[in-house]
Amino acid sequence: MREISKQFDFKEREDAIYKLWEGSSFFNPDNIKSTKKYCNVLPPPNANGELHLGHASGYTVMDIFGRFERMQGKKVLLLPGKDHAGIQTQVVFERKLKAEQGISRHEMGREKFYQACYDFCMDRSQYMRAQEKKIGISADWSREKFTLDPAGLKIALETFVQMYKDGLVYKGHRIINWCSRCGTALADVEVEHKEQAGKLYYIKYPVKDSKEFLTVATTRPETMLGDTAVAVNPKDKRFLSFIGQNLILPLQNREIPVIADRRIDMEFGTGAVKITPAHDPLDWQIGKDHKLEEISVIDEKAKITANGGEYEGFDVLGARAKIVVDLQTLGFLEKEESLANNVSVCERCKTVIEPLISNQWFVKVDDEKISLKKQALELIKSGKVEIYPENFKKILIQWFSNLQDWCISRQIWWGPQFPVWYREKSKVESRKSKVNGEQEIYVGLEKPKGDGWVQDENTFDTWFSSSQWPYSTLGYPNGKDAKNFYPTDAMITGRDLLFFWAARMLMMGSYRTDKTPFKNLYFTGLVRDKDGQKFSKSKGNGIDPMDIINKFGADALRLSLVMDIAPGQDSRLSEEKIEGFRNFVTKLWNIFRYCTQADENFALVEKISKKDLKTLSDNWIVCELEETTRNVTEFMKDKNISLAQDTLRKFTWDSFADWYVEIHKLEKNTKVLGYVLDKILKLWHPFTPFVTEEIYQQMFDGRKMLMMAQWPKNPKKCIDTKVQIDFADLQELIAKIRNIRSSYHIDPVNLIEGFGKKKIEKEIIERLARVKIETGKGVKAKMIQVATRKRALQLNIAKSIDMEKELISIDKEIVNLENLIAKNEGMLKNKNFVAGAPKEILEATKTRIGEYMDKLQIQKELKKNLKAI
RNA sequence: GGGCAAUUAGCUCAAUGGCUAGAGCAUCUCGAUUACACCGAGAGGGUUAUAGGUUCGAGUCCUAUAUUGCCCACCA
Repeated sequence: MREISKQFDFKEREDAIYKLWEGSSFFNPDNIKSTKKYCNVLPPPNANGELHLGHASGYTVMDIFGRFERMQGKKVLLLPGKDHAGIQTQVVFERKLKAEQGISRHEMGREKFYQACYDFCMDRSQYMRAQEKKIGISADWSREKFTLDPAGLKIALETFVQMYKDGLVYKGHRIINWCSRCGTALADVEVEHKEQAGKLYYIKYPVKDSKEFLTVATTRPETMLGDTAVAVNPKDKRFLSFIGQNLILPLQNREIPVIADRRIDMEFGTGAVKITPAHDPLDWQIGKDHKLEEISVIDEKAKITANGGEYEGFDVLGARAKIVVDLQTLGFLEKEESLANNVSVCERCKTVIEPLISNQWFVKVDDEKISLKKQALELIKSGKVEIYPENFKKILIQWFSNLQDWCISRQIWWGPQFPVWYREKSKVESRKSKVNGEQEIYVGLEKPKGDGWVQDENTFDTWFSSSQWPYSTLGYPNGKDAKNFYPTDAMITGRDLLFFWAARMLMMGSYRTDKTPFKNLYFTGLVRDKDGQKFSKSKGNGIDPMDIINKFGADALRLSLVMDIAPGQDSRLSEEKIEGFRNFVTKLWNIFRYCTQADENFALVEKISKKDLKTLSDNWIVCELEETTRNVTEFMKDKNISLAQDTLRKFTWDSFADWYVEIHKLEKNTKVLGYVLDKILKLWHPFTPFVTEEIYQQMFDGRKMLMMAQWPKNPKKCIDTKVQIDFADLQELIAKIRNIRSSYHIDPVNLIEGFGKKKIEKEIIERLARVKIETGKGVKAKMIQVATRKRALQLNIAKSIDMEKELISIDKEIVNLENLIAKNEGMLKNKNFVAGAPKEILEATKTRIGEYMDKLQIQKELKKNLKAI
């Protein structure tokens, strides 16, 4: 007999098992013979750090579905990759440069910086790849991609060129979000809003040729340097006489008009708003509509420009302080009020955003001819993409409906440059080139022929390329993978990337390929700590998934990340929880250990026939197995991992380990044991691939691989209700005896002698309830009766019975049953119920009443007998 | 300001409109039993946030309310 340790030695075995899978080459779908396919292009993590629990959680879900589909006999492609993650990587790498070499990127120079950043990403990718393997993900590493790989990048840039031709991208002088630290424009979605205690300043603007003032309220007095109007609501009676008059802008001594605009809130501040078109998004809109001048007074370093007169060179906060003092000195400051207001900050570095006017590239999301947002909405509304959880549909629909043009140009160095070239108009003219003001512009993948062309220095928003990930990785349109696997089957991503990524993949996929990029869109929630806090480095509450794997094993980690969890809902993770799942893995291991020790001929059994089922227990466990298989398969198809696992766990631990295995010690039907374990291993494999594969390897001495085994067939007609009811009756009897044992504190040495009726599973009851049964008849003194619908015993317990206690408990049960019967009979008396309820429910109700009646009868008899003693 | 969720046992969470609302952890009691003490047996613990409604039937659907969390937004 082989020696098997008491626990699965995951530390020793996980890497070896992974190598076995990898070496089998079945991660690569080309090596699987099948006509059915499943493809999940995995979301690329940012290649600038390490894996965190969020990644681990997503990967676990992806791998569970991937393995499930592979066991359905499909060619499964899980395509891994990494994202260059533009701004984030640049921020991380700049910090690293500063810390390690004490230099800035400017000191390094653009080209050198780019190369160093690239090397850094490659290094991190390698590290992260090793971590991904630790989690057990069955991805095809031979196809691994990086967003800057030339082939994929070419596809992404082609899309840009095509969009340019279609008029869906344009370069425009518009107000954008500017991060002065990163030195780049940002998309709206990359801006975070934080509530902050601020001040509202009331400033008096004198009316020209008058002694009157118009008071405006602002949180940013420094922007007044660029004011070109004051606006009031046309319905606001207080200001009717001011409209059309001119004001003298304090400090700048410029004349500015009072204009009327519906968008002004009469309730807020004084009802009069200073308009700074160059530094506020709404003001910019109003400025456009009223054809106001745009005066930039804040530059890209967040300093006051020459337009700011004597304040030139001050930073924003410095200028604000000085302006407030100056206004006060000159008597223009009416008052200050405290105010909680929203401050916009850079999503990546948390620097305050300066809205300013800049020349940037934009994606037109709602063009008349080709509306990207309408196309995406169509995918969602038509159900071409199924969304899990379903309510995220609503969120997406609402977001798309309000979507503004998307700024895609960044002034950072790390990322692909725009495929756009300019040259002075005076030089040679080309037919292909469009003339744009003083410059010629050429948009195309290659630098045009001729001299003097200079490439646009802008780099792409990282989401521009990653939003094309599902097809750029597959070599769209002509690549073999694109033809085989596109549209992909699944996209599984964190709900925090809903807008950044998921929404944009729908837009870009629909535009470029005319298809949905994926048929199913599944969101995971955030993993939080046991107190519900977000994991973060600054809080120091981070859990490294690798530490967990070392301590509890990858299977335990996987279970703890997906069990008891609903899609899109945040979840909490604690060590205690993981420990619980580690215990389950040990349980699974020990079931295997028992099997091999119980019978030296033990083997996993693929199929059995009815003849092999000898006893009630055999029939019952196979019945349960079939029901479990059917339910688990259905749950998996519904993408309900949590319920699938819950169902499986109940079957494995409660039904199989606690009942069937115990009974097997007596009945020894090893064939059934081998049959059920075989199925348990297969059903668990997607969730806990390591331990199940290890058991399978040991059972087959390496001749077969569980990863490639067939998922157990979903039986059509699988439930034998009679068997299930009968076994449940036996369980009930045993439970009742156990209950008595517990309440009378009967020592296990002091077995209860029971006098049983015939046809009772004597040995099973003796073993599981720890009683000694003598078949006989007659009720003796001190006897207590236990009975179920089908079985009855009299127990001759050593201690005297607490009559009162027994009677109370029986009476309680009688009342309970009577209530239930009354309730169910009430239902049957209700004409509406009889007319309205489906047949099965009606039948079930009737059956239930019968059961309750039987039980009631038993209780009444017990009571009678008890009193007779 | 708008939207989305959540609210179920001490804690973390399940539950297809239909069986006496279930698990795990924690608590209490018992147990060295020829797989597992990372185990087994038993027990206690619930007005499913509140108030209405729809329905033969509601934890589940609808409407309010409360609390919490998240997202979006141009309150200067």
